[in-house]
Amino acid sequence: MRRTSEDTKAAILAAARERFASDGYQRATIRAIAADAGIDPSMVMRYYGNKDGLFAAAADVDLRFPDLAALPRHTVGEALITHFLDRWEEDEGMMILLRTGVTDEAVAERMRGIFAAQLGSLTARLVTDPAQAPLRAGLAATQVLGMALCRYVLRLPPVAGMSRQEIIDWLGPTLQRYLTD
Amino acid sequence: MRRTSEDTKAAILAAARERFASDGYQRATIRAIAADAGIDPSMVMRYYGNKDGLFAAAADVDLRFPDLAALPRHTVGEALITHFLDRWEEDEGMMILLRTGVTDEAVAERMRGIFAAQLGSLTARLVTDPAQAPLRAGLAATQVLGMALCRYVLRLPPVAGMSRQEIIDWLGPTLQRYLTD
DNA sequence: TGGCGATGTCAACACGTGTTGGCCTACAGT
DNA sequence: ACTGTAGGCCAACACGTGTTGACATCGCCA
Repeated sequence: MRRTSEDTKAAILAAARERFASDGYQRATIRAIAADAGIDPSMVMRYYGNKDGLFAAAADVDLRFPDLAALPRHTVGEALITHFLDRWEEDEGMMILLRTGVTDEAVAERMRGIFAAQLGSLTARLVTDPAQAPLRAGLAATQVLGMALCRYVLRLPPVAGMSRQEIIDWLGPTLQRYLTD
Repeated sequence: MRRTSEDTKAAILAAARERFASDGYQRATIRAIAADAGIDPSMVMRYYGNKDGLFAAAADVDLRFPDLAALPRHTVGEALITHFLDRWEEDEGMMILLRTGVTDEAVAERMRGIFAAQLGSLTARLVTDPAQAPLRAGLAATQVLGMALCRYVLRLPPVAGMSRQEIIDWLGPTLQRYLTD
């Protein structure tokens, strides 16, 4: 056989992630994804059931936060933004979530879950007053997602043009304050 | 005649703004908008030409920033976030821009223009080193748009649940630093 | 060699969309 | 009372979409 089914599945998934990331859910068509993967649209249905199934597979993303509580306390802000920038640039799933979560309530719900679980549990171990943990996690989320929005999605020139180090220097203290002050 | 054409135009526009704000561009259908306005879809075409024309009319939005340079210098951060929250809650156009700009490049370009012109010119009069004005405006945009994203679009529970005063108290200093430090 | 399952293609269906043109209806002016 | 016109409706078109089922092809195994 020319290709194993796993290869094709992977090719479809890769094409899907690219399309979903750049076009969002609605404008990413099964036909376009199949064309990118070099196969017939019906193969997508065979392997992923339907468009929703394909999207679910493409949007399976993990923030992969390290344990900030293990770091020197005064460096957590910097560590958080550094990790987040890394994560954003290596994983198209981030873009998919943001692009689609804004118009699709189901994806928004998923993002709420992800941020509550991952950022929330992380701040819980960091914050002195545990009752404040969700609030502080939320504040950090606004700054960190706002940066992603302006830099990677909207591409506002001054933000897109900032160097990685500039971002860390400016946002690090902000996050530090949100998390530990 | 029962209705003047201006009335109908206004009814269509109001329905369109609501739909575009809650559904984005693609999922807001002409048929749904027309149904909300209580008229036939073809009337929309008569008055606005096509869907793009209707959207252009619905997405005509102005940030209406006051002149922060006229305020006491140490209060500009607080003033900025206060004004932005007001603006967001009274004008559906904000939601329209954010919901659609994320997937539509033309709208993103429009947002770049709006923020560069309005936030940019505002900070230019505020900042000591004029070369830093765009950077500082961009930083402020990340925090302010990130808040809008998390509170009004994604509705992350801890952020959506914050009181107006809490937001001002937390984000005011951040914006103050971005703009004037 | 013959058959079988896996991989892939093709054409088509059903549906919702933006958009169009023709028709109707009720009021204002004469 | 008659007519013109502005406001409104209806049915339909052309198109792109997700999705389906029947058919083809290739390589392994008995």
